[in-house]
Amino acid sequence: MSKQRLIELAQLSSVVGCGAPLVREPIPAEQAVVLSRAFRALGDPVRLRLVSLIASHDGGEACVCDLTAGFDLSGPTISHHLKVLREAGLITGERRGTWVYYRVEPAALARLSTVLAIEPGVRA
Amino acid sequence: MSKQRLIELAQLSSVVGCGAPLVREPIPAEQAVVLSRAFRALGDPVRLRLVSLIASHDGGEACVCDLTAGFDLSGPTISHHLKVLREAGLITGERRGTWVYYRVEPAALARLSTVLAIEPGVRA
DNA sequence: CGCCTGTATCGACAATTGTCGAGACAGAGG
DNA sequence: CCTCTGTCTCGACAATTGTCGATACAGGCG
Repeated sequence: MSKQRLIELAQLSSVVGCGAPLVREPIPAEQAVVLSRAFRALGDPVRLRLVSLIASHDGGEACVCDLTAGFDLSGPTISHHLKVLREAGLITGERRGTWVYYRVEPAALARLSTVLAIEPGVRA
Repeated sequence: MSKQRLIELAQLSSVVGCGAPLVREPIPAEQAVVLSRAFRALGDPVRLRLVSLIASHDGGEACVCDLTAGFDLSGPTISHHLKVLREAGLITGERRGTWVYYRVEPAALARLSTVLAIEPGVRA
């Protein structure tokens, strides 16, 4: 668990409190930096599928061996993408014995979902 | 209105129908490509702020002259970011006289928000 | 202990991206 | 018509990113 990841996690969660949708008011520049890091992490087809595979897997977690099977990519490349997602605060990894298991950070996904939400009523 | 943008818009709206959250089931590869293009467009602090500025502006639209003021970037650079957002299907631009006005595509934002939603409950 | 398997890191490379200045285009107004 | 202003396109550049093979690390098992 890298220090960098802890920083990212703290940053993402620090703005969970003021979770105004971006259609409500202009996002402050610092929040834009933190949020855009998470969106950029999702801005790759492989990483988006990785998050989906992990989140939808039985028990809410998946080991790397389950993930690499679905892609025509080398192990180091999958590992690299998992690292990007980790440092963006979107997933966490834990080693149990031989395998490493990943799960999503529900709060992070929820935060991003809220930011993009279109509130009903005010706008059309 | 470029042909490329029409393609992107069609792609994004084509998957609006099957808007399952990514925690529900693994995202098919083709959907991941389309969705990740939109997330990558949001994966830059400048573009995230641009979307927020446009969406939260009075009347739901903003002209480029309103947008450039908030950034320490050249005109061409802002124009480039707006083009990226346009081609991702997130905003649309319309020229009225001297100025070009941009507005967000609510359906596109809503689609992305749904994909990231955690709770399996019904959304409005 | 030594080996074998599963992940991660490192170093390198091509491809993509963010930024700018110069210049082109569109429309308003002389 | 010409000019001025607002926006976009083009070409160039440095920085970042996605990918790989080689290698290192971690843990189970002979």
